[in-house]
Amino acid sequence: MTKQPAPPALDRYDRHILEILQREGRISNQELADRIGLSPSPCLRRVRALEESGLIVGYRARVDSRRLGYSLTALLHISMDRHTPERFANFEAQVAALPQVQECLLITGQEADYQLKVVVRDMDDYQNLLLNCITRIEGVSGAHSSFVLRRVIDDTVLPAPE
Amino acid sequence: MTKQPAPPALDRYDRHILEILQREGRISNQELADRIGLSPSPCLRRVRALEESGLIVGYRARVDSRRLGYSLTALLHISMDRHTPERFANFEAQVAALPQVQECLLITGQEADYQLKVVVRDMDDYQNLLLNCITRIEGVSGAHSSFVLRRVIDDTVLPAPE
DNA sequence: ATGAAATCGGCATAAAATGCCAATTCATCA
DNA sequence: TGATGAATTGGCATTTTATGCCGATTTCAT
Repeated sequence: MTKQPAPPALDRYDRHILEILQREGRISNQELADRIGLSPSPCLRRVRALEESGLIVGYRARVDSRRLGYSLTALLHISMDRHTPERFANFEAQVAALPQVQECLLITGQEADYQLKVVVRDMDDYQNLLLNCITRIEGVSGAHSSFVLRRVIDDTVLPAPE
Repeated sequence: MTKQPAPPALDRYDRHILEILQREGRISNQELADRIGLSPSPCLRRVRALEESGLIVGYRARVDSRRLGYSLTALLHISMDRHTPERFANFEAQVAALPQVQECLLITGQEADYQLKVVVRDMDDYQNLLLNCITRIEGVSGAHSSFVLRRVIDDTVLPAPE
């Protein structure tokens, strides 16, 4: 675990940059500079600094999963039989190899140990994934499925504090 | 609900473009063209087509929420007292106004109706959000909290089928 | 095989990114 | 309050990239 140097302390320009780039990740530097009220040079310098500081982790194209043919999203709560590091590490490695698994969270407060978010074509795919892949992983003692009826809020912009 | 024209049918170039842009959303068109083995012109044409077809929804900078000061992520399962459209619409509107709510899913299969993913600074913030904002929304009859101990898999790349 | 439509690569032009430097701003301390 | 140094800005020249157009090639159905 490598902690990065120092908390950079963001001013209003940086916060504005972060806000805009979270919504429009491919905006040109010139347009971005116009929006925040700086000339292109310092604007680009700031963006680079945010990237190198690790505050901006990367950029992503967002694709419409339904239009790609994945019409079913499910949340899967997984319980493990024994809570040993080996069991957990193995489960995580197995699950990471499944492309349908979009997200895997180790959680507390639920009866489950993990919550997976999986995206599949249809219920047949889901059944197959669940029975032939997930529940066969060593240590998995229980699984409970929830299906996503609608994405009310998808993935909002994190406000930069202060 | 406006359905878009026709399923474009993706070839290997399109699939390759989608895969790369999901990982490196700000890659230059020239670099992208090199990677997929096309010249810049047709490569850019394809990217534009993917954008206009709606398959690529947009681009996002990903920020490190912890480094922004949000060290606590929680999953909140919400139950509603009565399942009327008005109740649901109102709840969704209220929740959409809370910047801490990163995601809101209408779900089935759980005892809850919604799952929220919220990102806050600390437990005090969480308590405040839960007691003063969420549970006060009309129609909310129950709430159950899970806390994210670790993000095992964050947000993987959707593979383009066929 | 043949024609039409789709797609490609190359090229000229426009736009954007990048690096450098003088000028300006900001903060601190005498 | 004024001066000094550090940080940051804006402008400019240069390099890189994006964009639009067109002829050449490929694809496909007939």
